[in-house]
Amino acid sequence: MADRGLKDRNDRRVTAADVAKSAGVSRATVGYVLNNTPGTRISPETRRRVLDEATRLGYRPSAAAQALARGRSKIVLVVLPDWPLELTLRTQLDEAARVLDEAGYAVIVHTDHGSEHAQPLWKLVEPEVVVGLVPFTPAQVRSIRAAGITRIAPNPDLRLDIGAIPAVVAGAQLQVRHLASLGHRALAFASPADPRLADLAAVRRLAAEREAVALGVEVRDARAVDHRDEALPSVLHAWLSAGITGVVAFNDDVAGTVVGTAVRAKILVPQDLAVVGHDNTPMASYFAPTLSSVGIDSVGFGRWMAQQALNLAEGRPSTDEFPGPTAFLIERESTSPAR
Amino acid sequence: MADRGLKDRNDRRVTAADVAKSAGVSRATVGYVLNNTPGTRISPETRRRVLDEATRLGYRPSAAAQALARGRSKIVLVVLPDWPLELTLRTQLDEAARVLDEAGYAVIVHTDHGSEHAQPLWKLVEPEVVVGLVPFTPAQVRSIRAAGITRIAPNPDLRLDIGAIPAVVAGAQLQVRHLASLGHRALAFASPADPRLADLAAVRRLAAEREAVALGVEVRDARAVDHRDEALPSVLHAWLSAGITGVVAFNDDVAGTVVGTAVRAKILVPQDLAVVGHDNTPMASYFAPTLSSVGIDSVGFGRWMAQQALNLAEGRPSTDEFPGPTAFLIERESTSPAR
DNA sequence: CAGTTCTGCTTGTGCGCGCAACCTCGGCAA
DNA sequence: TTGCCGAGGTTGCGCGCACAAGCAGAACTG
Repeated sequence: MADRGLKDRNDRRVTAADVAKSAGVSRATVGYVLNNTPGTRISPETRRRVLDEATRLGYRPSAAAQALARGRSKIVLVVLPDWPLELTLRTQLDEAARVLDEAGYAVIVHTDHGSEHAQPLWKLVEPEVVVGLVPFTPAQVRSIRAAGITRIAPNPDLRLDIGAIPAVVAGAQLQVRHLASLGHRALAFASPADPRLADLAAVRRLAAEREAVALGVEVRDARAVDHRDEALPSVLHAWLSAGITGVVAFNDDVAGTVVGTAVRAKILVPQDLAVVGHDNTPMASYFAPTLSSVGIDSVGFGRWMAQQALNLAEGRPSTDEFPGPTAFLIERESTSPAR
Repeated sequence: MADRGLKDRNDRRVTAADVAKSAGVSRATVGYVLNNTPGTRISPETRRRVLDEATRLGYRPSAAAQALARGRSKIVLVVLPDWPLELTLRTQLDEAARVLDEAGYAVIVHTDHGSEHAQPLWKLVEPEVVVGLVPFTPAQVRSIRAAGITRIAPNPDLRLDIGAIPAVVAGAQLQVRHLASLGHRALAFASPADPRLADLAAVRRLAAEREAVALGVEVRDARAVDHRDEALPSVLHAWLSAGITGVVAFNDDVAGTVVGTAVRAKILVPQDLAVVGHDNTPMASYFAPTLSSVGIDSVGFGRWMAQQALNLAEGRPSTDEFPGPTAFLIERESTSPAR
């Protein structure tokens, strides 16, 4: 009757054996009942007795023992790059977690800060699948493989280039296309100051430059902009002098920095300088002027990611293809046709 | 010599027994060497042989088996409320993870979305400690306890009120104090539209109202502001008509929404309406006008959180007190003395 | 030289569970 | 009566490790 029932009088945990003894059956029967093991035949009456006894005693299976005996853990580890978490990413993760959760997998999200003192997480939790939001570095792949995990996404054998992932670069292409279609011929690319984003920014920048070449426009400058940088106004003026009329911003935060600085420096947006952001954050729609931006179907990507993980976990064949580009441009006040 | 060495020819994992056999010692010796078990005396020569053999075979201990045998897992589970992750929170987590990592604990961060299909994470990974960034609900406490975890922070027995946590409400108090000290007598409280933040916003609002009473000023209105809401401009005008001259915003995002809308509606900020944000995001300093905001010492809080978790994990006594308020107000363009 | 202590190991057991293989017993056809 | 079958279980082993207890031999002790 003890309401706790959580612990034996000896402070030992309640095991399946305890339940078995208490229900007058064998340990195996308890396992069969509790796991609904297919291919076993247990009479309804026994089944009920076991279940009753289990709840009465407050039985809870040991995750460690289960993992050990089963050799699997029903965990999917999602590894994040060390980026400041944007809403887009967060939305994507939430959706992925939801889908995997429904399939009975627990999702552990983990940011790899590189310098781990403790064990890498994949050693500690023995996940069935490790999913990277960005392709793993060879060192990471080695470490994960060394932990005995073979199910890794994206497939490391493809030696995938991050610049080939639509979700990563489609936005930048769209940004350039948008400005080009408005008649802007000379552009600048604005990166964030946060060094953690430098690599990603470089990839997007490259994609933007490639797209510019394809469209016959020019990216005349690319640099990191920091809202704390006193020299930022002169950078903007230098852009104008260089004939630059459009700015491709890494994200809305950067776009806001540029636009905010411009407004303060009496540079007209979009008349003098058109700026397009990325991620379509809420801020883009309340900033003054409102910011044109690229929206990403993060829910869709999250779902796709979860599907990849599930395929891997259950040993199904999975396409190595990425879903089609599902980025779209939202035009607002910060961009207009070039004069 | 097999460079893989990861798997036996039979595809079985390499166990401590394999290493033992290969090194010509017993299984226990291998364990003692690899764990540096105190109180055991192994000759340097044997030690080296074991280590060599272990690396040669690519031995990796099974986390599940270790957890099972040891009865502990060296994992700290941090449970997040279901909030959109702000930079502040993220900074706090990163710091906490860093500290715990250094102590040899792996940190798993987990967002509790409520409707879990899979097992709650605390059942799946059997962490030693579960830390909530916000006090757990009774239901959560029950669930965690039911999973056999006794080390929980914040201490659930205190039945702690979230409104009593300095980190949560100190900012709101500071905001009110700031506006009051500038001579604003009638204020409005602006909450975010995201329903996930409703509870937290309510707590902050209450704290603001209490502080207002204490300072002899009045919070005349409190409502959620949504940047997609067409009626927002008229809300602001209504505020002005009601004599409201200062706005306490839940966070910088909300502050930006208010300020952006005001600017668009030809309401002067800060002359007609002073607005103070919360979190001191980068945006606050590039918005036009720049936003006064409350900064939180998130690194300090993260460190404190980690310390609490460590105390709990290692069974040390831990103070139930919170660290003193370490919020500070950054004054920028969006606030000025009342006329 | 018997007795004691210390060193450097080894053997054995238990952690809690999953699952293959095996048992028992009643029903039923030959 | 024997033989077979299927329902409803049970016994036993293995997962990989930690750790208590034991044990041989060397090194001291008196």
